[in-house]
Amino acid sequence: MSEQRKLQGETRAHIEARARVVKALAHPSRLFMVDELSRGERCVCELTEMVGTDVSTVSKHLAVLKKAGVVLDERRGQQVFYRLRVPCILNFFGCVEAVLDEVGRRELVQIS
Amino acid sequence: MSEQRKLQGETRAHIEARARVVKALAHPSRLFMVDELSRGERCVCELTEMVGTDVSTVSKHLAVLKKAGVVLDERRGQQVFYRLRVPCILNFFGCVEAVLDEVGRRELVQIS
DNA sequence: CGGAAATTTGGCTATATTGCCAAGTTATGA
DNA sequence: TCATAACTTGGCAATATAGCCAAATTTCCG
Repeated sequence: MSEQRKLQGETRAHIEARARVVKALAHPSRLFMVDELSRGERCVCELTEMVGTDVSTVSKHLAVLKKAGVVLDERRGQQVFYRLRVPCILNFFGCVEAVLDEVGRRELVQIS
Repeated sequence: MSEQRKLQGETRAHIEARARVVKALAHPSRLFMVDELSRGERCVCELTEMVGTDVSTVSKHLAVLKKAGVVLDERRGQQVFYRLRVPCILNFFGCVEAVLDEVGRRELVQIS
């Protein structure tokens, strides 16, 4: 009578909430910005300079991160500073790196 | 003369590699399957039953995870079993949960 | 061999994401 | 108040994703 877990109801709602956060991180520019923000707050203009795309694009990426609860913003004068809401993003990256290491090792043997 | 880090060259390549992995996880069904696989290997039929969509859809999701290096597959008879390539995905989730906790706390105050 | 079970792949439509430009906002300061 | 700097938002075209059905593939077994 062990019930099999299914992607339904509460489980589904919870998983979808998780997915929303992960999705917010699933873009090179956003990942880069989060990594940069892990070193301290940055204003939009700094991030824009680093990312190298249009300010409007950066602003929209930041809005995605903000909506997902990954970053917080604070206006100070003409500038808006963003910072991470939660600091553990680095651990998060640690695991991603582990995957990349494995993938790299595999590719030494066979390029699939 | 402190060089500002930019999303270019090697940095860009590395960040894009990371993003590919994160992207692979950025879907409710795939996140659910990874979570399930953290408990042990499962065949496609089991995952299909749990996820509740068409087998072909589940198969494609698994192909995405495989291509990103998150899972490994092994055929045994008529079935194909998938398992995590790297075990640390759980830590990964830990951080996502932390974000969700923050978001939840915020939403108690104001629904943005 | 011939059929059934388990998976993968092709193909297609619907939907979501990106990124740029242009236009609108907010704050500073002459 | 006006001009300017720093951001955000609207809108649009190009591209990427998701999920379903139908058609292969791969194994097992009688």
